[in-house]
Amino acid sequence: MTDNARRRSRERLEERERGILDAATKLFATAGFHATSTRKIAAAAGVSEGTVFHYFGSKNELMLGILDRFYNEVLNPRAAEILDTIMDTRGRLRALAMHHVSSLAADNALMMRLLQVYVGVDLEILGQDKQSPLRDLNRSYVGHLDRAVREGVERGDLRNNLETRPLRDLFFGTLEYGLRTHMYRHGTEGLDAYVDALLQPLWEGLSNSDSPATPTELLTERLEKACERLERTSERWEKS
Amino acid sequence: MTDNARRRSRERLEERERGILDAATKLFATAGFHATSTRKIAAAAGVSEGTVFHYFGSKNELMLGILDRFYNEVLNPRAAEILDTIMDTRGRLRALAMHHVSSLAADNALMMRLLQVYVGVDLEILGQDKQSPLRDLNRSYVGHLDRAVREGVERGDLRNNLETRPLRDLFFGTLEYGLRTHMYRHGTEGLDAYVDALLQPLWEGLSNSDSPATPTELLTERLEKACERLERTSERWEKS
Amino acid sequence: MTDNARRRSRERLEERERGILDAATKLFATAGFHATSTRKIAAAAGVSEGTVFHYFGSKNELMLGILDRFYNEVLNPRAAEILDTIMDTRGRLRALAMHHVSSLAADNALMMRLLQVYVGVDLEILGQDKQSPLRDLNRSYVGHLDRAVREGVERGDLRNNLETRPLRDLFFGTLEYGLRTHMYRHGTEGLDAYVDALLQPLWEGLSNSDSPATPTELLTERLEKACERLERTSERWEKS
Amino acid sequence: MTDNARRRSRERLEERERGILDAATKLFATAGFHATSTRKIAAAAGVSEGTVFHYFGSKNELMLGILDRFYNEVLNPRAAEILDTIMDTRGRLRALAMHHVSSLAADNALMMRLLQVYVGVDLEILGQDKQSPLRDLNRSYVGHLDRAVREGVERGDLRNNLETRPLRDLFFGTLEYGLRTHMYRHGTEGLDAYVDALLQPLWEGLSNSDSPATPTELLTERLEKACERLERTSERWEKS
DNA sequence: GATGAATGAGCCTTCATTCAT
DNA sequence: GATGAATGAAGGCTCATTCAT
Repeated sequence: MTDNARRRSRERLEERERGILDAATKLFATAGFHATSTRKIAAAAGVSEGTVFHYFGSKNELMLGILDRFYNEVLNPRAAEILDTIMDTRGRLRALAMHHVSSLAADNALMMRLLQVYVGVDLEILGQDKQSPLRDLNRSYVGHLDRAVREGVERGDLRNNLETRPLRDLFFGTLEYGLRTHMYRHGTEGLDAYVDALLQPLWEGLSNSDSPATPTELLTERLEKACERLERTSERWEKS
Repeated sequence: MTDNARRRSRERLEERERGILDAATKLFATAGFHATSTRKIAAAAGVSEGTVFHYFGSKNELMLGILDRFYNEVLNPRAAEILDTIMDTRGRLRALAMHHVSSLAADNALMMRLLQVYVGVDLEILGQDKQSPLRDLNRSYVGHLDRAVREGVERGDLRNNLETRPLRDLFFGTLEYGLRTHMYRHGTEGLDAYVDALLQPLWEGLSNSDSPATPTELLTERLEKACERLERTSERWEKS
Repeated sequence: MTDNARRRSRERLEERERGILDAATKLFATAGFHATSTRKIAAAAGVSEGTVFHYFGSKNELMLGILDRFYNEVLNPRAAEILDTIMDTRGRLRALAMHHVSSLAADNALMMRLLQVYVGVDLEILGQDKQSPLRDLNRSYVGHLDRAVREGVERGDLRNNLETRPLRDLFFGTLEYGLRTHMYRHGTEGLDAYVDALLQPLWEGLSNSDSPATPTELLTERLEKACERLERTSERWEKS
Repeated sequence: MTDNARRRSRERLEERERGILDAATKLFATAGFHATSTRKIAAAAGVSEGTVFHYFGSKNELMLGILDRFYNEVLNPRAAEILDTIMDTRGRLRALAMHHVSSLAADNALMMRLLQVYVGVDLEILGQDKQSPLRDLNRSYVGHLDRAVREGVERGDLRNNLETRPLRDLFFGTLEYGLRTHMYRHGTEGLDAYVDALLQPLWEGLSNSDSPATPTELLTERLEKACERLERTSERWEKS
């Protein structure tokens, strides 16, 4: 077998694997995990049922494969990129949020259900004590938020009494719940604006009002000083 | 049939219905909806399989029955009571949060999964016409939060730029996500304290900063007074 | 439900169970356990596949059901009867052998394979350490041979140095192996005569040669009589 | 290709074939024919699945290959050797029995199951035309016993009324059944002694009691003669 | 009203076998 | 010759639901 042939062969394999993952993702997202039979997945991917099991030993592993790809190819890379290119804490959180929501909303607009349902239910039961590969993936992804927060606190952008865990829940809980309710009503229409509406009060709760960084703060400072001068002036005047 | 007999008969029916609901709730909560067969439910309830279908028509309706009871007998009554007895906005939110979380956590500590999974997945598909009775139940329950917020704004406890919908997501999204992650790690242990940890930053983001607690507020006050004096002075000068 | 109806109902159930067992027995015997699908069994029994599993939780238990019935309704009762009505040891062994062989040979002439294969293979693996119900059945059945031998020894019909276990192997091993080879060649034709041909040398090896049937026995008789005469003669002489 | 290269190539092929046979034998013996997939065999042999089929065409033929090798390399050669080196009939039977039993018991101590199951079940069905190569192998192997018996009869060691076929069943049936029951209880422990315990009564049933070999016989003869003399004497006396 | 036997479609998975490389 | 990806039929089994009793 020539190198060329081998490469082509490998490409075909990967293409097939991708095809199965795509089909399964779409079907799981559309109809749910339990309502999607392996037969349907095979048919949708244009392969035989046996092939599905050839690539992913079981329906469960197929699901894990989907999530794995999702984390490794979508969630994590962009999250890392965001932290590398944006330094402003507020901007970082906003970008992370947008990324998270839009990623979940892609893929038939319901990829998110996957996580909710599958992770929430089946894995939590089946892999209760063992450290499933999913936990690692999730941990690394969540780490990006943790880092943004940590650095935000260091810079004085965020309050310094924020605990990591509640913060994650605040952030992801709000976003995913909000994504669900919004999409239930309007689909992806106006999703970005809605995320901003969610982030606004969140930011208020997290940001450090002592920080001079924001325009309001700077303005306040100037006002403060101006005020002091005014007060002194007016006092002098009154006395005179 | 005497009235007595009729009453006793009705009571027996209701007792049976309750028994089935109890069994199903526990099983669904423990093993999940799909992993619980109607046979198991019947066995756990001490009735025949046919009887389950006599009372609930289908497994789906049985699930709806569970949720219906949950809203009507657990969630809603206590929420209403909270609003009736607590007037303080902060206290109200806290009580609603505690109530929500502990209700979900009860029933084998996993009733919550029910909602997440079933509502999130199957009903959203089956009842896509958006007319499911569940929507009404949910709307009425969410209404309690809405009311607490509305009145909080009216009293000046909360910012007046808060929109209803994002706020719901902020509140319930954070709580349910937090409940899930917390219970995954520690079960119900320390759940109350954790809810407080979640609420703290949330409150910061929602409450009205007119309160004299924050520096900005104090400054504003001073500015306001300075302004008044300046205005008075300038008026005097103009007159002179 | 009247008593009559209940009885009729029970009868129908038992008839169905019997029907499934019959169909499965015939198919297993004809094609072997692994080559017979539960679908085929259901079809042959005229019921749905689900019904088969309704009665016998699994294919394995169905097999156990067959064997159980075989032991309880065929093998054991007649074996007990044989020991109750025949006292002669040789006759007992012959009757037990005939009964064993013809029972195995009935039921599509291959019921025996069932035991060989299924017991020999699957149960020995699956139920290796647990005392399967099958072991009890088999023990009770084998007990009949044990009793015939024990009593045969007590009466002096059999050698008194016979151990139980090797004897069982000698008896059942020979019969089943012989049954198999004979049926492979001639079917059930001349089976009885063949069993006799098997028993003949077996009996030689087991029976007590003191018995008057054998030359030694005859000799002994003669010796005894001769002795008596000698004794009488010698007595006479002593008196004279 | 040089002769050397060709030879080496052939050796490699044979080594491969042997490897597959070894792996399959062990797996079949351990887990049974049906529970062993060709995939497992290939993996255990360190070759690809396709290769297995290259060498053996089908799983069935692979099994035949195992049995063929077993007869040709294990059973037959040693049986022939036994008859060539041992002349004493009793010793021959004992050696053949030991050889048979220990051969079956080798190979993970369960090779025997192979025969029982596979031969008993599937081949009898698949090769119903009675032309399977297995029959020839088996016939030639059984021939060794036949020869030992024939010559035993000629020498007067065995009764002369023994038929060939029942005798085979007596011999192999007892041994295999006994092997199975013994191994079920004690594994290979004490197997030799048990075979002796099986052979003892068997021998009694087969050996020629006319043979002057045993003490009892000798004594009986003397007694017989003594008896005759006594009888004659006593008769004479009575007449006188 | 209550029962539970009966259903049969459908599920996930396995497997011997084929064939292009 | 050797590979192993691909196949698809078949397997045992489950389950919500129906209906005669």
